[in-house]
Amino acid sequence: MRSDFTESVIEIIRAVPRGRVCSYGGVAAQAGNPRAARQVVRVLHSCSEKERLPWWRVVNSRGTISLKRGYGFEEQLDRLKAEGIECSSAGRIDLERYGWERNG
DNA sequence: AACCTGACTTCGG
DNA sequence: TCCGAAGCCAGGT
Repeated sequence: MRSDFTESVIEIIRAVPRGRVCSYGGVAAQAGNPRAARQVVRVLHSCSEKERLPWWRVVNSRGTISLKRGYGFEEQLDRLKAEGIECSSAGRIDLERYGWERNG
């Protein structure tokens, strides 16, 4: 059985609209524990495929892709661009514009 | 139970 | 704005 926190994380990531992004910390905060950003990472590692989560819509607090080149960076960049999100070749995104929050 | 690790975050310099 | 250090969480060894 998964913890409530994990369940919430999965639910929240699924709620991120197409064409929008959210930070690991943001997801953690909405799930009830703003300090558990790293736990969000763990959830992605263990359930992103099984739960079919839009993992590419999760970036770090600076609005950049955390994955390394050759290790998912390109795929995430492509998926984001495919949704109409503008990102620099370095993987930077304007959170003011694409960042998602429940009430925004 | 201690120790290590990771797709993190914040703070200072 | 970029980099390093320290803080934080929980699952795996």
